[in-house]
Amino acid sequence: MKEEELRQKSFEAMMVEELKEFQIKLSKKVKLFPLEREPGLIAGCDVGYFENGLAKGAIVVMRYPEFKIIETVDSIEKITFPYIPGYLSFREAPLLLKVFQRLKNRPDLILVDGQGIAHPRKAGLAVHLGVELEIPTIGCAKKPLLKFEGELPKERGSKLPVYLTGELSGYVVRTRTGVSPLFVSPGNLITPEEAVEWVLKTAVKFRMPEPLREAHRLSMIRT
DNA sequence: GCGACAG
DNA sequence: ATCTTGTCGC
Repeated sequence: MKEEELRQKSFEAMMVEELKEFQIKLSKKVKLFPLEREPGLIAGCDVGYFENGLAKGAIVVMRYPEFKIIETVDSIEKITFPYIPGYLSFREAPLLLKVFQRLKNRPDLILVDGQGIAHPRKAGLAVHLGVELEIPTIGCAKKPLLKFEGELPKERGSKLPVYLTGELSGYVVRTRTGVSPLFVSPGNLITPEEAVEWVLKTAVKFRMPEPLREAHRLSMIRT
């Protein structure tokens, strides 16, 4: 391993210890309360990566249940914080929060491409955004961060609970029959069951919920 | 110590 | 995330 890489590794190890404390404090601010109202405006957000450390944060707001896009905002910027498993929010949240500031509409619910409380310290990207914005958020990841047990039936709608030290943190959810499941957990201001409910209500045609699909598509376009 | 590890 | 070929199915 090169000199520079070793130096980078030790730098990360130092930062991680402080960021871990931040995550623990953040997780204590999470409120797993039921939604206060039926979401009429649902947003999806994602970050796409390009060369030279450039990344594009994209947010798409849709009207439910028509799934009509009423607003989109995005921004391309250079991201320097590295990807460290368990610390994704420190890489993506700053950019997404900045893009959120330019949103004219205030979503009733935000779907996030990443984990919610189904995280080693209950501090996934959806938690970070949800606590910061004080808007209900759902973590909707394509891969798990926590271990789970059991066999998930192949039918759409089937789910398995995911626990962290005995506490329910989220669910593995099949949004389409025969496709790989999503890992759903609350970010803030929503219950685990409602998180699953709204992921299934918005994933009507594909594996990913419509708002997330659109945000992902937008984030991939380099303009 | 070893393996696992969102995007 | 990105790289990377063929293949299965609507």
